[in-house]
Amino acid sequence: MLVTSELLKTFSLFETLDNDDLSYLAQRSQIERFARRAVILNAGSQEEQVCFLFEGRLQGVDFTIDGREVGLYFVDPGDYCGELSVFDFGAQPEYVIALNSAVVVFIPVEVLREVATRHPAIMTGLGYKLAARVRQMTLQRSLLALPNITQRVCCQLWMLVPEDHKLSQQSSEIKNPPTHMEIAIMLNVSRETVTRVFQHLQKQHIVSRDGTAKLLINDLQTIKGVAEGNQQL
Amino acid sequence: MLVTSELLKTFSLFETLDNDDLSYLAQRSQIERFARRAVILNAGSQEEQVCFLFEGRLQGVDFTIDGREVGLYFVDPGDYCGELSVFDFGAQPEYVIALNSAVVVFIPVEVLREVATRHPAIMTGLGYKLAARVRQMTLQRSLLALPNITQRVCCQLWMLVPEDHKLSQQSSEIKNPPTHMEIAIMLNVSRETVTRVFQHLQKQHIVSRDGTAKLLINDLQTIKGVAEGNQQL
DNA sequence: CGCTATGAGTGATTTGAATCACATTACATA
DNA sequence: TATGTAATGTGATTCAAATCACTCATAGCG
Repeated sequence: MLVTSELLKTFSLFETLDNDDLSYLAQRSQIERFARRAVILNAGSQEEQVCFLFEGRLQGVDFTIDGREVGLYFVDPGDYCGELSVFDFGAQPEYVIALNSAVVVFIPVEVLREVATRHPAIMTGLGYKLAARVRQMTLQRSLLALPNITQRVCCQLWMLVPEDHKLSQQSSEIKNPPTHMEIAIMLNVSRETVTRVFQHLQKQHIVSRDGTAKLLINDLQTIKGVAEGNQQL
Repeated sequence: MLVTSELLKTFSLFETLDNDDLSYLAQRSQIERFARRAVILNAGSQEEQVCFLFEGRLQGVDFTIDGREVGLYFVDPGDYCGELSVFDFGAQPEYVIALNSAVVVFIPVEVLREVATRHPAIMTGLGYKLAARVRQMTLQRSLLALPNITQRVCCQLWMLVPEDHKLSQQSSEIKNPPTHMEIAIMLNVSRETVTRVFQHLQKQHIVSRDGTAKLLINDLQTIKGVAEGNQQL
């Protein structure tokens, strides 16, 4: 499949680029579909590619010395990952895995770096993203210090709710929700514990399942309340 | 106290700057001494200053919604913090606190940004640092997933050992070591648990105290071995 | 020099999540 | 539609760290 300028234009990082540069990038990029569970970026290797997500959901994961899985972040469509090497020429520190069938665009890091050199706005955008990543990791780290596991799960759910639903909506849904295991490794808890929390939330009709691909949040306010510690369950 | 070009030159970020730029920076900077426990950067506020550490040790800390302290990172002399706003103009996400009497140089963020615009090497250096920060946070996150607390503490100790002692030396020391509490919040464990691990390490003469300001690591290899999971205690 | 505060050390007790060991359900596809 | 696999659900048990409630040590300071 071919990468088109139009496709690249859907990524906000490139919204300031003119058509020449877009097609320059497009010609040097590659689009690929990955199956659920596929490894998209490998830890430790010089990946030399930045990965732009068009469809699906990815998860950055690491492993402890003793082989335990660690969830680092989720990647949603429109976002990208593997951009560290643009800045420090280093190896990819963590694995990135497709949580479900995903379509990604790979842009070679030296091409991106070159375009960024010509366009300060791109460099600024990459810097902005990196800063956002640090902020996001800081937030996720604070989450892990919460002694109450239900609160931790609700925080994570809240973070998965689309931004435009967080205000004003009283219900929402999470498309392609992570499995209990995938949530568990983000929160440093066991898979069973996540299941038990979900049981609890479902019994109180705060959330409900709609097949595998959708998680309905029936009571956004309660999720928010618990996440912020203003409410117990 | 006055900031001199010579002082700024000690920071590797500025090693490529000529004297004119150094004194330009120096004139607009401020040097300050802080007592132990002093707050150097405030969370939530537009600090508008990047903080370069000359002497002492700092800790980035955050708080959970329920007021629990969270340790994010340590800052050693020659390093700096509060640089996120250079990239995204946002507020400082976490507190930075002096763990002991510390001397820091404050450079206003707009001055640094301006100099970085003129000198790509500075911008590159800042990007490099940000990338390093992400890598460091990823590592610290993996640490938290270790089920064995002794291993977690040894990992943290290992990270505090000066780089040039990690190879070839069989013993080392950590100057101005963090208190048990400060280590505890980095590792998501209670202060008492850290104390008990230290008791254990001291009984086996793997580490020992030399006053408040120095922690001797008598057996670096064991610390490394436990940290990497090749050795139990 | 004693006073105070902070950090460190320690035992007893509680607790809540991990682990284990399954059963059940849902889904993909042969 | 049957079959295999991944995901979820659940109870029983274990266990290790949190918590509590202290004491002790040390440093800084008036």
